[in-house]
Amino acid sequence: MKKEKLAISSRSTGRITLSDVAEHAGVSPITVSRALKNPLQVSEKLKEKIAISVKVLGYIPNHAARSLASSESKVITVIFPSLSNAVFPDVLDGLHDTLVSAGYRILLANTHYSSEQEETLVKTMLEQNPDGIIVTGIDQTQNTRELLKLSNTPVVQIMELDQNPIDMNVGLSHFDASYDLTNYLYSLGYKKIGFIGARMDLRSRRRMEGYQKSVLDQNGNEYVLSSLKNTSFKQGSELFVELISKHSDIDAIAFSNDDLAAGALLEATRRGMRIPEDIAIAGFNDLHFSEELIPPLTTVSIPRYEMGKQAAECLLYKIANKKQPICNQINIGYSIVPRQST
Amino acid sequence: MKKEKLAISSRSTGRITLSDVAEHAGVSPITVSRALKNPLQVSEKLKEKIAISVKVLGYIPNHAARSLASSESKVITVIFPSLSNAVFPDVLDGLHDTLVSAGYRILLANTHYSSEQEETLVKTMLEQNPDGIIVTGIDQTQNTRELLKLSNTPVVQIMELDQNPIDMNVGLSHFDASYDLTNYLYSLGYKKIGFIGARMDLRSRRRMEGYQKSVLDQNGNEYVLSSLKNTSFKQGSELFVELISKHSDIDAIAFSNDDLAAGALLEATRRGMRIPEDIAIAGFNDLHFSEELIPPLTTVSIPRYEMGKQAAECLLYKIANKKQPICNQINIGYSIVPRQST
DNA sequence: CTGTTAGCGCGTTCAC
DNA sequence: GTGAACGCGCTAACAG
Repeated sequence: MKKEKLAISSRSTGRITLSDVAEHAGVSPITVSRALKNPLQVSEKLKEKIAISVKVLGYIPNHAARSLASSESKVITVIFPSLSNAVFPDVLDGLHDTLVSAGYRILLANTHYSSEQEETLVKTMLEQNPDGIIVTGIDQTQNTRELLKLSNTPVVQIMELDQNPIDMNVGLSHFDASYDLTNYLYSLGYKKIGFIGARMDLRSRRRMEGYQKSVLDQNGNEYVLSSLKNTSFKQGSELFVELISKHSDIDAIAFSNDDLAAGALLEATRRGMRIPEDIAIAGFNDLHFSEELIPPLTTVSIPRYEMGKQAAECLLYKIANKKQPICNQINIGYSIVPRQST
Repeated sequence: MKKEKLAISSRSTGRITLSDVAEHAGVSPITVSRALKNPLQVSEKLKEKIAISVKVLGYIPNHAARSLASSESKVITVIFPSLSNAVFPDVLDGLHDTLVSAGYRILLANTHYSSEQEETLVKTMLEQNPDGIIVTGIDQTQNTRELLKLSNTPVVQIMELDQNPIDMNVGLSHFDASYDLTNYLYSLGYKKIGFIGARMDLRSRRRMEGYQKSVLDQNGNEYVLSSLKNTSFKQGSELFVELISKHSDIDAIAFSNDDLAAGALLEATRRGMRIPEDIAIAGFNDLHFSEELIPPLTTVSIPRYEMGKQAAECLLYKIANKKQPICNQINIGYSIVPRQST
């Protein structure tokens, strides 16, 4: 076990390097490099020798050096507003599964729903020289958009559809989805339909606008209540109480999110209201629990895992084929899920 | 706008480098480096000049180069089993907030509850030369443990308490928590207490064992049902039906997770059973919705965000003070939350 | 407070 | 199929 023979350089980290492996195997460093990255270019004999040396020495490639020499980082940056919102973990799963099996790593950051934090994060993340970037939504600051464009890194905006994408875009129209849902409620015979939203990020606002458009189309009245707090069961229950005490004749409510809807549904039950006879309730996102509520919740389903997967695939395709992206924009769609709460 | 004057080297990536900034500002590269990293060592005059050049040229530091030269990556690797389980996003938030404000980035990976995948991921992640590593649980393979130890990187195992931690450890005893909860149920007068678990990772198993110990202490009978599927409302409802049809005289059930408990609670309600009169239900984790259920769910609360935060702080401390860690092991504790479902 | 020198570990380029 | 030389962009070490 000859070891500590180096210490010649004051800067050496002591970690086993490619050269150490090369020396051990009696070949040149570049051969080791090739054995690891382009095995076809190296003879079987040497590959075996090298494989043994790698094992014996416990060699671990240094990613920074590789990245510096090849200007490929094998890192994809993913920027989400938050993970508490159950929507994102599912999207992330889709991204993760696709990217990891293609040999990429995910650098994750949360903006906490702040465009300013997003800008800072994008700046920091760009230092990593990521091979690709995923950002959430389409309301990046002008600065962020420019940074991203100048960086020349493939970018996918997810969740929404951008009229003028930074680069690539995989999402759906939250306006249309909510418009359709509200129309569906009208078609069921409800007359006074309310809307309750929380957090009111751009996607929630679009959902509200879709609702408003539908109300307008039907010559109905708007009953809107929104809060800037995060969505939660509790928040849904509170807003629900507030809205029905103001407008006791409302017969249906669309919520910007299943969390809110579920909270309201439980609150209504607690108060002895019958659903949907006394009040109909609809959500958005089709979270895992929504089908299990009593009664099961009418909502809008969006293909979250699939969206992550497709976004990852777009990125991988563009990385591989520097030229044309396979997609500029993918509308991943949505579907209204009618259940017994309406 | 003098620009394209380089192109001397065939390998240049075209990105603005430190040297470009130095030249533009009329100083040496190292001064720019210092202006950015150790501003105190540089005079105000030069700092201003440099700041301007950075802006004008749109300089973005190259992280790989920095990391290679300084052997500091400013990257923390976080390895979770999954994010679908609502427990982890909260822990991740605690980690994220603490680490990002300290200038670190998070490289995230999911094992999908597989120790083999974990081993592969740890290997890959080690290539990044992370400044620290967070892993979930204590059931790493022997290989993983050795890799981690050899890497000489600060490691924190979270969620559970390890008798013999790899390095540092922030968690709690799931056995004790479940034992206490079951004792609490007995103290309420329930006689035939069942346990339902899903996924049955090590933490779920410990919870089951805590339950079993309590049953033994009370000379009671065990009524255990478990499945390897993931936890969900639906899974909870299914297992619940299975258990009560086998043992119709059970008067209380402890679940390994709030998701399962909530599903069962809803199923019981659907069947017209009164909770807790006909059947008492208790969960684990105190997820956000648990308090809002009808009736509110008795459960065990664990400080998830706090656990993430403390794990991050341990890591940061050890990174800063190469010697002694501030903590070897932190028991973050838990608390029984009595509500109306029992 | 500022600069010079050298090298972090690997992969590209070009030669054999 | 294999190797030598050099450079990727930055900072540690040591001047001055």
